[in-house]
Amino acid sequence: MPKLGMEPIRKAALVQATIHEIGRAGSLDVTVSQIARRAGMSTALAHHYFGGKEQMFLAAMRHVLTLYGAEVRGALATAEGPRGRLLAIVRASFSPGNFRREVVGAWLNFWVLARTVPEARRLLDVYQGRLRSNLTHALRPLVGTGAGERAGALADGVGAMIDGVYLREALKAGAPDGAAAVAMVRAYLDAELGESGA
Amino acid sequence: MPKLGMEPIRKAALVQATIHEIGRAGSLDVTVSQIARRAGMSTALAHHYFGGKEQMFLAAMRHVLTLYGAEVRGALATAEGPRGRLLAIVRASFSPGNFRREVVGAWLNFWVLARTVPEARRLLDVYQGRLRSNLTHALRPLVGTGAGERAGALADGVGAMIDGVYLREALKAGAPDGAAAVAMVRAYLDAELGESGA
DNA sequence: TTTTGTTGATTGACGAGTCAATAAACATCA
DNA sequence: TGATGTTTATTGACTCGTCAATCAACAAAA
Repeated sequence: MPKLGMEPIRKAALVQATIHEIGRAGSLDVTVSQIARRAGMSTALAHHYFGGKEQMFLAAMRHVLTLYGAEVRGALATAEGPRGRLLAIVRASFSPGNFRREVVGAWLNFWVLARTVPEARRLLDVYQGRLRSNLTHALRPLVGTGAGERAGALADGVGAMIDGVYLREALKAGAPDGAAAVAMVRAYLDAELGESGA
Repeated sequence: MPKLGMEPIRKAALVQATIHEIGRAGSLDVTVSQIARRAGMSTALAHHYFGGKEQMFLAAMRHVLTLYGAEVRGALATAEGPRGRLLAIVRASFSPGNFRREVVGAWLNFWVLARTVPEARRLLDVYQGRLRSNLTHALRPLVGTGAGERAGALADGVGAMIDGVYLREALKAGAPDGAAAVAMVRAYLDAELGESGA
């Protein structure tokens, strides 16, 4: 039954399965065999396409980051004004998709992994860099005409706040509340920028 | 050579060793045998005293939280005024001890664990509850005489900010900078409360 | 002689990664 | 067109290692 051109299909299936299994287990303690079974193939095939477990994890992380990046870009595209762009980034960060079990599991374990696996750290740096750049860009017109430093420093603050709020919302018992998360970051922004604008 | 009263000594050694090994591995992927070896005893003895691996982890987490709690309490004891107490809590949260490799490892993996192990979640709730209570208490005199809600909401914000800043500082390449972390939270507080007082 | 401390050896299970083998699609050329 | 060779897809079975947990046995203190 070997149809040709299976590679991308199988890889995609394995990425999906990896994310799903991480969410189910809550940790990276997931066997290749579990992943392969969920993706509907043998472990040997999984190894054939990815070469090893770690590379499956990394591909899964890359996928999560890609989705997130697309979400932010989409929200940014229709946002109006600097404040609108700021809000768009925050909203995208707390979208329902980011609070799905599997995605939360991916993020938490991603942080753990980033401490020891260089490629994971690289991915994390890319994510943080992009976020910082987006935030700085949106903030620049909003901070006083004073020092140029301020937008960057504020972006760091907002970035940390986003991570912190996400962490807490993701860990708390019960369903996560994206709107509350947005409100929390928004309050921070209002305090720092004054409440002019929408 | 069986001396009596070994139990507390061995347990303490195992807790230390567990924390250390988690830091070394960067994850919970640590074998009982590694822990036991570092603690200078056989795996069988480790099992004898703790019954299983998970219980060693939990004891280790409990220990980390105990140290942190003591640090906060100590800092609070000598703090002056509401603003001083606030700062004391923040400083304790970013003390050098909390940025040691092992402790960072413990926290990161603790968050992962809290999603699936009830006892870990309980511990996390205790930590967050205590932090919130401490912050609320220190904030109450500082927020306007208006609604009583505000101190609690602000405490949540500060709590999230602390977690977020800690996460980023812990994950970034290079040595973590506790002072910068404190400054970041302080800026948030200043924005929310106005900059009166020390 | 009962309790406490201690370990070497063992068990039973599981998991990552490899390999040899099979089968279908495709390519080439006589 | 048919024969032959090549690449891609796919798996079952296996290797080699590891690990948590248990047990039987020994030592010393009370």
